[in-house]
Amino acid sequence: MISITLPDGSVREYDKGITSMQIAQSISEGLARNVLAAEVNGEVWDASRPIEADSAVKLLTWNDAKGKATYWHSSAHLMAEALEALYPGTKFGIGPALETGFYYDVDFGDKTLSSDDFKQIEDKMIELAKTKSEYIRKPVSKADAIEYFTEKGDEYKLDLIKDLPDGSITFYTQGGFTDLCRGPHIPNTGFIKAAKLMSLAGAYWRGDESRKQLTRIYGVTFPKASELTEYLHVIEEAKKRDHRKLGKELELFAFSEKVGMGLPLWLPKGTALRERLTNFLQKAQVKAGYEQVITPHIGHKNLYVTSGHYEKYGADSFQPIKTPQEGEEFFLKPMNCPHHCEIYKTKPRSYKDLPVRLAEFGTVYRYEQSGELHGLTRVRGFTQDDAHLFCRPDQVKEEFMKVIDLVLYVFGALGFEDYIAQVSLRDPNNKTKYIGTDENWALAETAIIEAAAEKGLRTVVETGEAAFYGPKLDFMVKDALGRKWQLGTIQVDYNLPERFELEYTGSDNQKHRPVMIHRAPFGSMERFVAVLIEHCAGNFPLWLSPEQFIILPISEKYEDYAKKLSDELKDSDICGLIDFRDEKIGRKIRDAEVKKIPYMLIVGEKEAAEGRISVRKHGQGDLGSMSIEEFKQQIIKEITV
RNA sequence: GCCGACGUAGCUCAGGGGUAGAGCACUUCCUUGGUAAGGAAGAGGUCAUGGGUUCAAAUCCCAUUGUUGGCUCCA
Repeated sequence: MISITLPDGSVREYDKGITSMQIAQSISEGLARNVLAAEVNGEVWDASRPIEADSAVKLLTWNDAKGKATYWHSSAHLMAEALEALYPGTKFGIGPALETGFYYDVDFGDKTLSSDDFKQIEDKMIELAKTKSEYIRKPVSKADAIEYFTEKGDEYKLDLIKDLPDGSITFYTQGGFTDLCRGPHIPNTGFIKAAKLMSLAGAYWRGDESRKQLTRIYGVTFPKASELTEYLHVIEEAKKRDHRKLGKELELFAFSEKVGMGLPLWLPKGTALRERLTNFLQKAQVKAGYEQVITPHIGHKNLYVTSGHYEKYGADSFQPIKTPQEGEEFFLKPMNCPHHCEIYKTKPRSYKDLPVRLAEFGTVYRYEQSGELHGLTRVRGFTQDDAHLFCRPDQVKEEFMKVIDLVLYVFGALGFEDYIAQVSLRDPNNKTKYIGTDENWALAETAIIEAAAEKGLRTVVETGEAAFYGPKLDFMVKDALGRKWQLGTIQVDYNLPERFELEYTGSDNQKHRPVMIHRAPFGSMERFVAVLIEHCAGNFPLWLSPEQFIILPISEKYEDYAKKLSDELKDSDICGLIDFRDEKIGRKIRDAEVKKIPYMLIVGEKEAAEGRISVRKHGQGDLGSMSIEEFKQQIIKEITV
């Protein structure tokens, strides 16, 4: 007998060699029907795999992320089976599960697949799924594995096997399809009821440009057809929120082929929005002890030679700006820190002066690879809400906490709740990649971890993801389509103080090196606005709305009253416009709703006579009549939440 | 940067070797209307750019450019 510990802490006794599926059956028949796999001592296993010793077992269903991952990985095998049936001779690379769905990299030889073929493949998958073929695990020797795929002529699998140690290789077979696979898999294909192929893309074998390009087929499957329908609906909704679409519709920003790719043009409404964000943060920063600075858009080559960026990025940047002076070169600034270091150096600093906090909404230019550009989230010219904190090593933690407070304040004010903080640490096995002393790294890394913990952040720790110059804490959010973006960032830097020979005089009257912290709560105005647009689907909070109200006169007879009203609101710093068009009120309302203007103020005979307004709120409808004063109060209340 | 798809009116898109199409937006006129589209007329396009094939190219081919889905990269 062996003891099986379940997640609720209960312990049950079973015969040696029991499977997770049998355990599930012993609990309830309903559970057994839903078990996809099981986590045995922290490792995901097939539900049919015998357990030989005392273990902790967690049964995985569709409700577990790991259950879903197993399900989608098995779906990739099912798709491969369908592809092999439809296109004999297809060779297979790898087919992992994704956060949602899966892909398989395949080589069709001369055949090119198009999305027109998707339906046929989906149908074949469902046809094969209905056979309820079990996924059968079989350990094989390396020699046998090589023999099998040599005979099959699949060089990709052979390439994979080459790197695997003998004795750890397993095959999985379902129906007529056998694949090299570590597993685990769901019990049988019958769990897959709905399949949809999403897109095609080229992907190099093992991500290596010099190797052959395979066709990557993305797909998603579900245990119920209704879930697929729902998923597709969610995708449609997400597309409606895409900041590129809304940015155009709401006239926030634009791109021009003539100006150049990745160089956004901020239209008047987008600029209004962005400036409100800027003012908001600037105010918070002044309160937090920051000093605002301004530095030029270009810098002398020597500045970047000193900072080290010239050597590292010079060749891949925008190329130097020449001057009539022979040999003189300037660069568009790719970052603000070198300039700020020079500001720090404008006078001697005492330990009593630290921390020095220099903030700048600094526009920087980076030559991002053309294929990487994406709406406002990835551009070549953007403005960082940058600041550099120069502090003593013993101040790092406190400064970090303050920056986290600022970031949380910003996120809170804008309604971002779904984000995670990623702590990026040094790879302890490869310290030569990094600069700075062990002592300082230890100090900074514990400072970040402690600060994040004390602030109660939901964090993931990534070892080896630190920058070469210091550890960092990044705030990540997801966009409407589930793509992850880094917004705010806080980075410790030992490199630049060294390179710029920054100093302060300590209480011991000796020269010391300050630590630098880079931080940007928004990250960049461009990316932040993009994510904000998607986050609120273009329905900005009132205080950010480019147009807070629109006055809709019932007919032209009330235009004078509308103008008077507009002036009065503008005097109270509430901004908006008047719809003077010769249209009926229904039409004006509809257009204002489509433009997502928060308040519609309807004025006609009644309102003009009584000196009141009829207020309609975007997305909510008629709020009834109120005095101008009442409306102003309501607006002010809403803005100062 | 690499691979694929796409680029037709301000916007969303249809069409497709032989006078360039729709809806919305725009202009003018009628209408002065009370909570999500009033009516009529009009204007608007080197069909991304440059080459090639053809009697004839927006349409087929090539290159360039931009957008886009991925890959790779990211101070």
